[in-house]
Amino acid sequence: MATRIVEPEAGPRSKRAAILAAAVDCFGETGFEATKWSTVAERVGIGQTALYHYFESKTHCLLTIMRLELQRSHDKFTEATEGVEDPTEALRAAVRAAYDVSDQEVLQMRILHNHMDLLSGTRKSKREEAERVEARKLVQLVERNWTNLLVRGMSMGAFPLRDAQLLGSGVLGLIVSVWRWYRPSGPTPLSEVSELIEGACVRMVAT
Amino acid sequence: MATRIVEPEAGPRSKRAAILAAAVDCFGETGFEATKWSTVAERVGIGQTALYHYFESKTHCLLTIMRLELQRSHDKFTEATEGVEDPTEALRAAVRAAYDVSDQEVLQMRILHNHMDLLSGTRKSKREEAERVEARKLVQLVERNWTNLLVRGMSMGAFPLRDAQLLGSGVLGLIVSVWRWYRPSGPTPLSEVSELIEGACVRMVAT
DNA sequence: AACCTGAATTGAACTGAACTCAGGTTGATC
DNA sequence: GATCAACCTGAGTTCAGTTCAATTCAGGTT
Repeated sequence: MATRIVEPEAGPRSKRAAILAAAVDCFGETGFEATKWSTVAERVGIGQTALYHYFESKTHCLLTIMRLELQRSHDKFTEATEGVEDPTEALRAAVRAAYDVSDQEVLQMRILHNHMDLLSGTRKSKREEAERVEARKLVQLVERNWTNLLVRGMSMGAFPLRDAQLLGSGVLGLIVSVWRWYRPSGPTPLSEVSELIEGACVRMVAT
Repeated sequence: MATRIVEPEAGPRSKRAAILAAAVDCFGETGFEATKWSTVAERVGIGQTALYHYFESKTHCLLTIMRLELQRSHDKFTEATEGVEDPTEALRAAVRAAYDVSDQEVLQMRILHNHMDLLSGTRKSKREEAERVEARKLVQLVERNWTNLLVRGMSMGAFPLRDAQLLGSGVLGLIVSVWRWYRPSGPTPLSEVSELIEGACVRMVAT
């Protein structure tokens, strides 16, 4: 049912990965609107028009980055929580997993959450729309992950009963709000953020 | 010290307010990038170029909307909390105030938080940069409002001691994360959201 | 009433970045 | 070493945002 998009298998001299990496850097540092599509081409070392061999548009590239990051987040959540039966421990593990990211992934998170609104409206071109739909599915999956975690905790009596959906999006909102301001070069280390948010989440859902 | 920008005093036939209102509708519903500047002009009933009599650019208009919304938020916070000496009650009042908004203000919130990243980098044109700087100042003011509330609660023994700045941006992040998904036409009434988040915030900062 | 001023407006032209097109190059494979 | 798809390019198109010179309009002055 989770129809994962087939990644175009990379021909040996494909620059797709290099383009994605360069785009993540540019979009993450400078912002999507502010970075010229041609700058990404330059950084990869190809002409601007070559980009269109790999991506239908600048936006198609952005949506691809977003989908990949969502896939990663979802996988990480699953990996971190599976087999942890105590709900509170599962919640803690999920939060820690959310902040166990590389600098590159921080950028991807920033890009993702700065352009969530793109996922609302339908896109005109085929491949853009495919990525958008897939990304939306993943968003819902991630939301369900968190909601289910809370539902399980509530039914097991570990968390008091509340609107799990609403509380879930609250927890998720709290966690991702960090990507708005966090900078690897900033004064606050991510480990500190992780600890504080972990505690906050636990208190939020507990008594 | 808080150098509030002097609103250009409205000549009797100024369309500035009408443009702002139309822009909030368009930017809020369709998204800033997706709405054509000329559409805003149409909705107001003037030619596109007339817009430039009031705003230096499409972005200048956006930044103005953002600043106005920040000013409103700040005022509302102050009004809701001043004179409330019990920290928990002040926190509750602040959260309730944050969600005591009209449908128009929901749109403005959405616009504001979808384009926070604009406030990071400097702008080229004068008036855009003026709005940006002012908006940034207001963001810091709002953050300080929440941090101070927590600091006061901690020093009074109402909240356990924690990194107030980090926790403050957490609380704020949780509160504004709602504007990402909330729709007045949606299934969840804002009052319900307000209650759940109010409780969550209190638990987050308390024991 | 004739005149003046500045705010408000406009149509036509400009700009620049995203994108298209019609072909050319490369290199893995047979 | 011929083939063919993957890969790439320069020249040109498009289109939304923007500029500009010129015009209208409303309210006040003489």
